[in-house]
Amino acid sequence: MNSYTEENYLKAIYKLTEQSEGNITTNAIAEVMNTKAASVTDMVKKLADKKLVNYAKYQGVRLTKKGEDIAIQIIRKHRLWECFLVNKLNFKWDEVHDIAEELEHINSTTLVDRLDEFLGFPKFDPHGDPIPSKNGIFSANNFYKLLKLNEGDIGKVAGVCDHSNTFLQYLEKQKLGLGTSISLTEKNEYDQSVVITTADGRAIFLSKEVANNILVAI
Amino acid sequence: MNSYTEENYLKAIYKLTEQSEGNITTNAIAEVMNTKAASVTDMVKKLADKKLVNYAKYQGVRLTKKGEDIAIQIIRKHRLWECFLVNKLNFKWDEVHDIAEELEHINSTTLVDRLDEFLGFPKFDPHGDPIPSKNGIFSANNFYKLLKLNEGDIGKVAGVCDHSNTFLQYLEKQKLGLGTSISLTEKNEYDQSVVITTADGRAIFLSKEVANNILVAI
DNA sequence: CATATAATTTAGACTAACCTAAAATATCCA
DNA sequence: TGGATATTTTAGGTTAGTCTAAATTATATG
Repeated sequence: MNSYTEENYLKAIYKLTEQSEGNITTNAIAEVMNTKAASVTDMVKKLADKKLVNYAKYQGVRLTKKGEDIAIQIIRKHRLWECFLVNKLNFKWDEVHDIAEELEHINSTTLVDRLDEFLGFPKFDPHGDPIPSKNGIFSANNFYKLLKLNEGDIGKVAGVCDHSNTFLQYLEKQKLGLGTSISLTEKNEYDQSVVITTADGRAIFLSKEVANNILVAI
Repeated sequence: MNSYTEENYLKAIYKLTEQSEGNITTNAIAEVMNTKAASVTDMVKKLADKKLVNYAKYQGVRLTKKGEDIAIQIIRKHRLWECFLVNKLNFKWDEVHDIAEELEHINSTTLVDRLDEFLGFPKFDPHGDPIPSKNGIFSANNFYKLLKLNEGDIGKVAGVCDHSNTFLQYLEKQKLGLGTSISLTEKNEYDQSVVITTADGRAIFLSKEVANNILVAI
């Protein structure tokens, strides 16, 4: 059994691994965990003792298979609970992260599997992130950054890259929720801003920054 | 904000208060918390500093209004989660306690209230225990111990006094779940055992110990 | 009512997870 | 390639919650 804190470190290391090549540095972990590098060193040693990470002094860490499996199961729980909160309890997509952060540590395989079934085995969470299956497999998707699409392309909003509340609330205000059908009507070379049109005919201007954080299924 | 551990102490003290008169002793708390008396003394001092209990050395403790309110909210969460697990995720009534013990510490008033609504504002949990409302009010019930009923009385199984898995599983085996209609057909003076008859005509023999732990709504 | 026993508290120590400051190592660049 | 700088680790300390053993207070009984 791993502590709440150990689980959070594993999850953090997993997410850093997704974003960068090579070993994960102590400072990078300290940053996302909101602690100091010295604390990370302590914890990393403990995780190494438990064979959850490979660690050599000054070389950073990498999750072992065992550590990765645990991290994936935590992500599975987090995303399933987010589905529950949004689909069953009518939370908005910008309200669920902190609660799911707590719920993800509830310890019962049966609970997770029953929840999965209750929700109809969803493949993606309310932000479009894939939900790993019971045995840790992520569904493939065909999502592309809105910024990379060409004029005339059509699709549906399928996910976000930035999960911050301010970004999610901005999309909400523009009525760009998951599943919204859009077409790319205009690309501005100069600042890379775009204009999209929704199914109900609204034209929406989006900056490069925004377009880069919206994923579209085409 | 109170820690997970502080919440468990408050809940333990609340439950002991339900069962006994006067102040709650250090040893009694140590027993239900599975710790030593010395640890309880430390925690009780902390809770007293936070004005959650009244405490005087060697005199035991009593919850303040503030402490009691927190305890009741934890019980509310515990029982609502038990309803969720049984009614929505098809857990059996003997499988939910440990999971609810974790879920009860999830910190979000909105979550609890939305869950309450999602479940249809249940008044009793899967063991027949009353669920306090948002403002801490418990529903009254008209439940009587099966042992105290008279021959010919009819009613429905509405709750249990013993919440142990062995007891719940025993009732399960006898197909005496919550809501089962029964009539008391025979009382044996000698050993206080009883015979009840279910709606579908099964006669079930129950010892004094069992009859004393079954609550019936008449 | 005095003393034996039981309950409670204090004292001092442990672990997990964190911290700061200092030491050790790695990296970068002139 | 040799400093300068940045990163990481070590050393030593803190807090929450626990423990054991000893000291204190309450209670019970002859």
